Amino acid sequence: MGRKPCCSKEGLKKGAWTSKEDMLLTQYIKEHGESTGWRSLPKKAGLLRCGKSCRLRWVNYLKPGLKRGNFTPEEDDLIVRLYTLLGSRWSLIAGRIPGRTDNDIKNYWNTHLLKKLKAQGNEPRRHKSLRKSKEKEKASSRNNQKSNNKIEKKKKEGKISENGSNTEEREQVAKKTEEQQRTQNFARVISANNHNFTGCCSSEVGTSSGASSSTSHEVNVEENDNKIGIYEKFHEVIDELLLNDNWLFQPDQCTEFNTQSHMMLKEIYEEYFQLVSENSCLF
DNA sequence: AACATTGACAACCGCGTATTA
DNA sequence: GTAATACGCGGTTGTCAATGT
Repeated sequence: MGRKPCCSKEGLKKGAWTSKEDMLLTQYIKEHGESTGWRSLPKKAGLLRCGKSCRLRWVNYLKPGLKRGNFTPEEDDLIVRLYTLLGSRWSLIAGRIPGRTDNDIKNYWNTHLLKKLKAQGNEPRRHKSLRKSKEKEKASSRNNQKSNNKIEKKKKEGKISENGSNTEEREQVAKKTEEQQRTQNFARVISANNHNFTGCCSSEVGTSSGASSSTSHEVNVEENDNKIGIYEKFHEVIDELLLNDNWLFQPDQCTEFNTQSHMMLKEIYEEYFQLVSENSCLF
């Protein structure tokens, strides 16, 4: 299926925004809110811009409460750790850092942090391609959908009850419970480790050259293939968890640092350190 | 002073997904 | 169920100021 452009490009302005345009956009959104639909907004606000462009300008520049520049060392550290965990999921990372936008963090990463880390010999691990991950996710989603459709069909046909008394449905529930149990066990295991978290980024630990003196789990991963395997496996598990559900991050509920999620992040890293140092694979 | 290069960041583009008709 | 539409995201490009030659 072909796709139409988001808006007609005819006669629309591109490039840098003027202060007058900023004022018009800000004024309109202050009066009507953000939820009136970006597509129709430019016309209503008297702007010769594409709706997408308006959204971007508002979200990344005009929205109240945004911080500009001057990233603190704490923010640097958090960005590095989140990148190591999540890869280039900038919106997810931005969701964990109040006042920062995905674009802002992405630019800062590309122009400052990456160079800084490379200079220190701490270039972070490259993540799986987001596209590949999404394809996998899509396949999984299709399977789930098929499965759900089957159940719905049977329910409609009266072959199974709404409360799950049918064997097939019970199996489904049992399977789901088992998955939940695994996730809970995983969380329990990492909660059981109560090391001091020093705030160093994992890439410092994950490479031989950049070991930080601040961590109590300094391990040379490159010296041991098995450890590398654990390292990769660990990240695969994290990737899977992040793709499968939102148990770790809930950006919508996060206006400040979400302590619980932050603790979870910390705990995951502690588990990783433990795995590498013990040289045993639990997954 | 003139030109080239680099750095920083704003903005654009194309794609995937969610929603609506 | 399907097509059309709108939105949001990540990757990339464009622009301009600062710096170097």
